[in-house]
Amino acid sequence: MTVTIRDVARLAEVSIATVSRVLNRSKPVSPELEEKVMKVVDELGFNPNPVARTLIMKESLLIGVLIPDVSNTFISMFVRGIEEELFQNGYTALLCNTNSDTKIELHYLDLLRKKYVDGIVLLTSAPKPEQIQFFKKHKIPVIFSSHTDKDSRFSCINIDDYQASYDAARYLIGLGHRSIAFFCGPMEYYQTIRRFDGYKQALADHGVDYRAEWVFDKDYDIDSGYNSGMELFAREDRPTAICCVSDMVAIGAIRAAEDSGLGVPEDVSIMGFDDIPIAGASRPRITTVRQPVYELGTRSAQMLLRQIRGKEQYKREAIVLPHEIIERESCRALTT
Amino acid sequence: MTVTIRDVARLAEVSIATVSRVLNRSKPVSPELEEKVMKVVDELGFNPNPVARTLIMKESLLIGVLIPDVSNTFISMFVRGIEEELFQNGYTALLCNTNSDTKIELHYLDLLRKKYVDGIVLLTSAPKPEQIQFFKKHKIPVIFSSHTDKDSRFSCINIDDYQASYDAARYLIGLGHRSIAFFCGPMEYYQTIRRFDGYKQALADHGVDYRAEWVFDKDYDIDSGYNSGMELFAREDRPTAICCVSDMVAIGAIRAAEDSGLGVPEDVSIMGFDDIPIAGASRPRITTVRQPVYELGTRSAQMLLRQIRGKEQYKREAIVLPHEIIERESCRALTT
DNA sequence: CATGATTAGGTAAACCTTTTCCTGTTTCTC
DNA sequence: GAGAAACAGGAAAAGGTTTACCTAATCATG
Repeated sequence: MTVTIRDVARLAEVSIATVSRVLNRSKPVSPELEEKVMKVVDELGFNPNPVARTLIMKESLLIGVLIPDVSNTFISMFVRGIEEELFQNGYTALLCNTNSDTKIELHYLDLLRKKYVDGIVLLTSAPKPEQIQFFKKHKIPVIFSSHTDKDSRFSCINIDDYQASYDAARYLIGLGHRSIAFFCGPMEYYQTIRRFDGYKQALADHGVDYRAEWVFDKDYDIDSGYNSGMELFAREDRPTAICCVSDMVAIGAIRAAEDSGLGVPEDVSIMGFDDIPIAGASRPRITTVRQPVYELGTRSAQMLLRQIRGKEQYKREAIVLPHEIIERESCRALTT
Repeated sequence: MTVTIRDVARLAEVSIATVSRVLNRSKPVSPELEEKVMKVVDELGFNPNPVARTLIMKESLLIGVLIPDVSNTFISMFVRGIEEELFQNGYTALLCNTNSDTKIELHYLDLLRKKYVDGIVLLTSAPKPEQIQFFKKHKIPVIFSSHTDKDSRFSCINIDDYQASYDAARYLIGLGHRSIAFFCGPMEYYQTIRRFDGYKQALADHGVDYRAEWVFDKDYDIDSGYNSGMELFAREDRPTAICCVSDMVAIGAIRAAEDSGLGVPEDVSIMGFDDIPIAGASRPRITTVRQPVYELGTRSAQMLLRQIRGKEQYKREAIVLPHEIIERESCRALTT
């Protein structure tokens, strides 16, 4: 049925070793034999069985991609970046949605290892001891894409969440805002914490009061933004601006503002985060902190590939990609 | 380093065949030996190497997922549905972005086959002869999720694009609109054609004029909707409503309307398609045709799994999931 | 009690490669 | 021209499993 190296060897009247050598250029073969082999290879349309290859070489051309949830636009753009780069290099992505559940993450990690994936890109809510443990034990190349694990031995890539959030808050302060709420994600998330810290520091550095009752830690999606917004806008004492942890949250918050009879940015300025495509097309266009998410993906893959190819002499890399404030329409200057 | 079946056999003082039998229950083994084997398995934490297993059994617990582009929200939700179902059943998804490029599709198809994937979910812009050829040649279980290939032998799942588009147009007609534009995708896409046909038929059935200059075939994204909108709204002769081929196109079109000084739905009614989360949160909330996309994903996976397990006696299935018009704010009744 | 059927468990082939090790020939060097 | 070195190419092992095939023992049946 399927044509094997054996068939090629037989028809080309050489040993299977020679066929393998021709195909992999692993050892010189005389021009005559090489030609003979290649002719038969072409005729039969022979392709080495990658599974057999994996078994012996312990490399699968497979990369595990662990993410909380592809259906999140930000993440799916990230994945797209990874996949693009992998495809260019002959690798394929094994997609694993974890919901940031440690149990599932570990389950997948183990599965990936057994499938001999050549490397793993890990996007997780927080660095977890079990994961660190796993990668210390099994020397599988890995890129952490969620957090800068400063004292860790593993490579990582991300933006400076702290600074980005700091910049967002400072931007609002620069616009004259002195009462700024923060719609963030769950506090167990590393990113949430970093961004929260940046926000608080920006307030502190500029003499703006921090108010705990203006911090809402729900999730990164539209509904969370909406619910936080409805809750906040129902109060007498409202801030003039809101820093959101994602564009989706911002969209929900804007929606809530409208449903509460408030205009954006006239009555409240709302700041997003991520800069997903919708941010530039929604009404109002969302002022946001842009993350180079696609590039985050491609670069992750590049780093991982470097690590896989470099093997022993590969040195840990920690890359921080620049963020950028994109001024649009959802935030206005306060003219008091 | 890694513990193999050989190690287990040696420590349990049985043959490797017996170990395999205990683990796979492929042949009865006496209780004493079974216990002995299981004890060693637990002690060593032995896990059969799935690659070796794949090589011999020609099954990998891997499913290829071919899609145009994950970063499209609709698609990423679909993928999520698939992955969820696969995970429940111990399978993992191999993600392949094709950009609907036949070359890349074929490349991936061949790659997946060589990796012994147990099945493939195929989301493509149109059924292509090369694909049909491929699946006729290699008997790999497959679910076509893009089109109802009526006379084909392959299973498929989707909504009724024709009817859905028909219903959308009719809905607008029911609202009193008599001049309805159509913002669709490339005409090589099967879905585009189906929906275009539905739109035209609805017009015809209700005595509404069809105007070729009101059909814009660009793409499924925001920019396409925006560009089509800007082009259309610049004209003197404008329709009172637009049927869009996706919510993203609708968002772009709404944006264009605003940038052209037109209100939605006061001046133009704009209808979406898909009902992605953003549709219910944007301004105005988008009236749209809901596709049960997540379910499309889970059901695809279920069908595929059935096919994989059923093997020979599996019968082709063609499932059509219901669509639904979700009335929101972007379309208004015309009171003449 | 003898014969045939059933059963547990072992041996080794098979899956399809890559690569080590070996052999026989050619080339180089003094 | 002899010995060493270099080289091409083949045989076979290795990678880790499953399973076909075989053997020996147990069981049932007439």
